[in-house]
Amino acid sequence: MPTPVATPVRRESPVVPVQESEAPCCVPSHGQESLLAGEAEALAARFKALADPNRLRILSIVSSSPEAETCVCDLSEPLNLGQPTVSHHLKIMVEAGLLTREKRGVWAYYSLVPGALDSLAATLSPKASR
Amino acid sequence: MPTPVATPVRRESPVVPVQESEAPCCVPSHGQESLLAGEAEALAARFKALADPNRLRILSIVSSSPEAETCVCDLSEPLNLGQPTVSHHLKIMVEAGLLTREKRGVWAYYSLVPGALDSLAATLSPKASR
DNA sequence: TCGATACATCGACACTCGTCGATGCCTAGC
DNA sequence: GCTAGGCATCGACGAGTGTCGATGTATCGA
Repeated sequence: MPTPVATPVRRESPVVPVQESEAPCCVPSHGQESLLAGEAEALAARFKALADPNRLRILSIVSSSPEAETCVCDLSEPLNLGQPTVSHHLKIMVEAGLLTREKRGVWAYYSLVPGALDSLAATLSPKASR
Repeated sequence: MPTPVATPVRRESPVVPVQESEAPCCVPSHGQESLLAGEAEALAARFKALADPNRLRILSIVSSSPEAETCVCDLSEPLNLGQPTVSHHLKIMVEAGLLTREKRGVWAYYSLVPGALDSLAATLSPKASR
């Protein structure tokens, strides 16, 4: 049984707080080091909302629009996507907590959730992002 | 496809620089506002590497390990995943430029690419992260 | 009241992704 | 050389995802 690295020392913990995690190597530590499964899943769900080029472009368009809000029809054209597809992407991002929907008359305006992206960024690099 | 590994990142404008995009509503602006399709795809690819709970946990374990490096066998157990699956996830993150692989003897040690997560975080929230 | 418009939802399809067992490669030790 | 062990790769399978056309819903104007 080899034991390569095994120096119990911890720094801060990028990528989200962690608990314990210093099994020598190939030892059934088994416990809940690292992210708790539930937390990892919640985080992954939010990153999944960012894991699509068209959704990133939607975020880009929304955040750069005059009042930081955009209606569906503004997105369909530049993205070369059908209206149902755009609605689908928007719904995903609303459910991920990245966008909010406000219906005014016939139009639905989408805008960024303040701090949503920041908090995700903080998860990636807790201290700062230069 | 070439290997990304620490791609350049831009800051400024939230979610990445954008140009103009203020058509009244439902006007064929058509141009390339927003992210360029290629950039959006590259970014999405990196977020996709984060869009899985097990990969997030791998990052967590790696970053919290003594020397910020871990071998495959350290991951298979706590994640309850088979060794091929862990290797698969690691490969994805290496190709995304998040991890680096260093083989020493029989073992393969994975460690975080310095600044990789920070640059991704900066893409989300250019100025700071809380 | 009726038609037009903006958007959401539904059903379907092709494609990708996460996972596994089986197998191959490479290094260390005998 | 030969064997053992750690890891990568391959092939396959089920589940999930992005996209679309068709249809439903709600609001506004005539």
